[in-house]
Amino acid sequence: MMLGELEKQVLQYLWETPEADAKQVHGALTKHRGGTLNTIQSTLDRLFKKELLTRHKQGHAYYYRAKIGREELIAQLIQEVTVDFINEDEDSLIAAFSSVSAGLDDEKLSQLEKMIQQQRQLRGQEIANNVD
Amino acid sequence: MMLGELEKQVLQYLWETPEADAKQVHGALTKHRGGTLNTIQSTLDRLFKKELLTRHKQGHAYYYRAKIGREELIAQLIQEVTVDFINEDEDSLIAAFSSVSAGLDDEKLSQLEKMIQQQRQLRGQEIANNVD
DNA sequence: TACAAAACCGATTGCTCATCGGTTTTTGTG
DNA sequence: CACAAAAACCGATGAGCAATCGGTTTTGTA
Repeated sequence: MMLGELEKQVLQYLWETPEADAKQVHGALTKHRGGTLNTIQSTLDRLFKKELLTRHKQGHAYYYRAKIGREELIAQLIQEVTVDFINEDEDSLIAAFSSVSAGLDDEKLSQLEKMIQQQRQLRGQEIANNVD
Repeated sequence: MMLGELEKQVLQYLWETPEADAKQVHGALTKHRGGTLNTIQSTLDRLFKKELLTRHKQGHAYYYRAKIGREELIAQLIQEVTVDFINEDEDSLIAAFSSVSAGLDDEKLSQLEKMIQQQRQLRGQEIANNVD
């Protein structure tokens, strides 16, 4: 999933705004960067074809919505970018997390721990004390 | 850091093999896929220019080494692919980890926890019990 | 129905990866 | 030293994708 700069910005906008048409997106993004409405339309269409947005026609215009959330997309991108370097042992994923976490401060580490606990609860049961 | 298919394969090879010249890499990779020695040379050179490999001349040939490890690279790629979606609050990185970890089994979660503990020790001191 | 707004389509530009051919440089050896 | 072989080096090509724009068709509504 290759995402261009404009595509990312449009995506960001549609995470803040539940629904919007091309004109609205154009109005919001053109503040910081040039570009015509057509460009935004193409970008929305590309995003739609990539299944990152849904859309429905209301009157004459398409109204777009983000199909997947920010975290979901990030997770997907991480998977894609790492999958080629991982065979069957996911340990390098763990190690990769480790490397990334080296850039996190202590609070973030704690959050990470909490998150893991939650993960466990969400699906888990009997692993309470077999951590060898 | 955009990495092509061949580049990834060459990188993988150089993680298994400490050092190799173009001919060696070519010999190893051409088993599964065509391509001339020239292509491998270009690829090695591109990888070198991307600072993913080091090289030194020995006799007439360059000998290449991976400059960064697999995990390091994965971490870097993750950073790159996520940075555009993260403002100053890294919480979405945490959330992204959460999403990814949803695909991990309990052992992996435990490993993740251990890894965090180690991270803490590696740099840490006074966070023993200030977790709010 | 006529008009205005939007969708749609095609072309262009710019970038990167993979690949190859041809030229220059290096090197080992007779 | 001269020469042949091997490798590096350079440039070109083709493919794929993002961004952008112009022009044409479709469509909703007054």
